[in-house]
Amino acid sequence: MSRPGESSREPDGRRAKTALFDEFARLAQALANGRRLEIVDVLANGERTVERLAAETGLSVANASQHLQVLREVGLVRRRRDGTRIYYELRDAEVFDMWRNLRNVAAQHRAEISQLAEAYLGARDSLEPVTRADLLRRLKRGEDVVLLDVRPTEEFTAGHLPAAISIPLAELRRRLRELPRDKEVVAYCRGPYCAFAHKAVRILQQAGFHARRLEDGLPEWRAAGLPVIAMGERRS
Amino acid sequence: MSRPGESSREPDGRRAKTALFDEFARLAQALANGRRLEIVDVLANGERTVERLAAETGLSVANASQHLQVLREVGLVRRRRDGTRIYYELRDAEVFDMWRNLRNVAAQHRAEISQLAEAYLGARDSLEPVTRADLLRRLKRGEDVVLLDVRPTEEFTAGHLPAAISIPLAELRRRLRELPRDKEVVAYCRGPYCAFAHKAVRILQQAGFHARRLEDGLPEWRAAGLPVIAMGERRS
DNA sequence: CTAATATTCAAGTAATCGATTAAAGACTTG
DNA sequence: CAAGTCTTTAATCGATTACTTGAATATTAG
Repeated sequence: MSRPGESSREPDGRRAKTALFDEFARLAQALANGRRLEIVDVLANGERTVERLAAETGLSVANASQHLQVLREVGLVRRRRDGTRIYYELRDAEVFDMWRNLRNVAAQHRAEISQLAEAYLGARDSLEPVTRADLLRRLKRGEDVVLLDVRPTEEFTAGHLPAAISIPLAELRRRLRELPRDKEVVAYCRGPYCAFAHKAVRILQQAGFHARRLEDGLPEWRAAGLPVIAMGERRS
Repeated sequence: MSRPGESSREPDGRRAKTALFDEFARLAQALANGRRLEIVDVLANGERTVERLAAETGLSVANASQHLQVLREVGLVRRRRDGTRIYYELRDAEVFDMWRNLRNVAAQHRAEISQLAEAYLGARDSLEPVTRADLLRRLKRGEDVVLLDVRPTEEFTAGHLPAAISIPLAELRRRLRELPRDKEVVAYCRGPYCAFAHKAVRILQQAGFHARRLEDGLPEWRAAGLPVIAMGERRS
């Protein structure tokens, strides 16, 4: 039935199985690069043009584009054209799940990760972050909490937590007076490995505010099926 | 603050972020090999010795061992020693989730996968497979269904669906008389990319039985939190 | 046509990867 | 402790692949 040279049983089955699993491996291969994972992490917050993506990740435009092609070939991202720009976004929610899954497994089992995370995000939180469940409970009870979105304005516009106010991290220092000193301020950003909220909490605490960080960011909130508010998008 | 040669803002932050995401990428890298994914897929069904794993995947023992070290270094598997053998198993349920997530995303977005899956598992199912929900509904109603586990006996012993009977695929042809002809036979094995159940259904249908395949296997059943029956394990 | 944005190409460097073989380790048993 | 079983490690080879950069090319808008 199969070619005569093969000695083991099921030679064709073996070959077919190998090909199939190699194909699965191609998907993992596309994720097996730190720069591409950074791109995925940014895209989890919404679509981006190549240029912006390049700026946010510190890559050259050409380089970012190449990485995007790798992600696109395996179906992790898709794109749409708008005039001369091209916007990329994650293919669907499952792609984000996969990234979250990957980083959770990594964080749980690898000491290196927590060290590197600490090096990047700053010393271990002086205060425990607020969990999503916590926050929901407190909001429902009507407790005095101010939710602060410290991401760039565009991202806030594209989608934010209900009742959140927007002060991009870069403007935080000079807009401190907009925040109340008698309530707790809960800051959030793009996710657990985004530095914005960490930095914001440090600034606020130094300025004497009662501030904490939400344990993770907008993408996780959305993935949990919680409501997200978007304002009229897609500037001309 | 940071070294003088760096021109861009946040030079240390960049470096730290790069290191962090590179570390995440190492985990994906460990999954980016077809042979290692085959190993993960087998281990999802329970622990295995190196020798057995090698036999089941068609690798040399040394080669299998090397792949296992790669998986172990990133924390995807762990091992225990029993006398002269070493048993490997997946670190925890999240690892299996990740593998399932990976293969789902791959299957959804890549035409290559379905072609290769068909080449390996045989022509597209003549009958739709039975879903887990379907099966549960029918069992609850007390409908006449025979659940057939076609994996090797050891795996059945280590854990199987409630009320399932065990006939390893290799013995199926000569044990056909143990199966009833007036009930539907639902066969299952290690998962959606395991060929056993596909082959079993083909054998049974040819022999005139009313047979279908469960859409996925024991690991998915267990991951769904459904009950699994284990018989006194760990032979001396 | 020009400007703006994105992709592709070519090139170079480096690095990695995977399989095999043989030797070494670890443990058990007699 | 010597022999036997199972597993890991080291060395090697071949080949391939991966990533970045800079220049050239597409694509679209105006």
